[in-house]
Amino acid sequence: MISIMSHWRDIFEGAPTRTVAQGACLFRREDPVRTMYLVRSGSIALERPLRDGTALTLHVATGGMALAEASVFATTYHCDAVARSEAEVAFLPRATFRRALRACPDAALSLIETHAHEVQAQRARIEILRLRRVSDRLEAWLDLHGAPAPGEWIRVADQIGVSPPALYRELARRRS
Amino acid sequence: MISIMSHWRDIFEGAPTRTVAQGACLFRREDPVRTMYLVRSGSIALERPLRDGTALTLHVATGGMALAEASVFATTYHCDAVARSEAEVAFLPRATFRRALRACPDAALSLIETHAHEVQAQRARIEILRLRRVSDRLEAWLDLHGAPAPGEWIRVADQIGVSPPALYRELARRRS
DNA sequence: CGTTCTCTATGATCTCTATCATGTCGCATT
DNA sequence: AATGCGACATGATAGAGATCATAGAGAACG
Repeated sequence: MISIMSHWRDIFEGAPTRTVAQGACLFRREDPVRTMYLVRSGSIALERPLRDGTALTLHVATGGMALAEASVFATTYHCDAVARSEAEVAFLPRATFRRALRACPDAALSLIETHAHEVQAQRARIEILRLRRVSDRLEAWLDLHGAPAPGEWIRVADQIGVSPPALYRELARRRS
Repeated sequence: MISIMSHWRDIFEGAPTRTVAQGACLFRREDPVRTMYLVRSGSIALERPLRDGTALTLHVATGGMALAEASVFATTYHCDAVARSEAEVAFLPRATFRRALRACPDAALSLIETHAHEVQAQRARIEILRLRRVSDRLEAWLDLHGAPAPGEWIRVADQIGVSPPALYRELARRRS
């Protein structure tokens, strides 16, 4: 059963699932890590509370995404996991997950691949966010991703860290 | 020899090295991938040229870092690798590297760990860069990393995407 | 001991973008 | 048809930070 796996997600095949109500907490910062989670449906946010009372939303995992991949190795979680919407998550003892990765090179390689693409995409995003002007950010984003589907512009604005009005103004500027 | 490896970096042990002169190019976008590189010394930048003539610097790899980790799986490179300073790089056929990862679960797991930490750190960086005010960015950075060593503030300014004057002004504001 | 470098620091100006306000359009729901 | 919602669009204003300029403090070096 283990030997035929080719993708790390298959490790969760047959794993039990749990439902998390909107706003509920799956784990908290500094809880000991014993379990790996895979989001099946809904969305779960990783939040890092700051001293000033606000919180950084480090990630929002949705269907098919693993949660807190660094926790494969950490002894405790470094942020809170809060359901943004009602969510279903598959869970597995961490030792089981780790054993599967060791036993199945294909699964391990696929996880490496997933991470590598993530790293690459994030690096690009970081560099775009470091640009000062809206026009530069949009230019870079379009160059990397191509034109978005209609109805997606507002998501682009979010991705490149720009207010929707600023983006639409820049788009208008480009048309003339 | 393969069986005693515990870290992916060990795969490059005994690999031949090459010297890259400052400004020289190790590979270019769309070159076919056949080789994996590990930077031994100096620094190599991954640059993605844009249509408007500028270039995004996606990453600057220095001693001990792998270059273009996504290339383990890609058929062609997606950016240029240019030496920022004279650099020494170890190189290995990609097939050899991949074979070693398959043969040695510890090496594969260590690569997963390296990537996972990178992903985590980058996510935090992205969220900091999405904050609008210097004070918020600094606050978040300090909360995650703690106070930097003296002489490092200017590097913080770079990391959080803020000009040095703006950072020093914010620091002055906090002292009063 | 002077030179040169980098980091730290602060002032003045000017550009850019967030924000607020307002309005249109298309689409789904009722 | 009426209602509501989300994306698209643009004007006016105020505020924040980039940029340019300038300068002191400390380390490295011959």
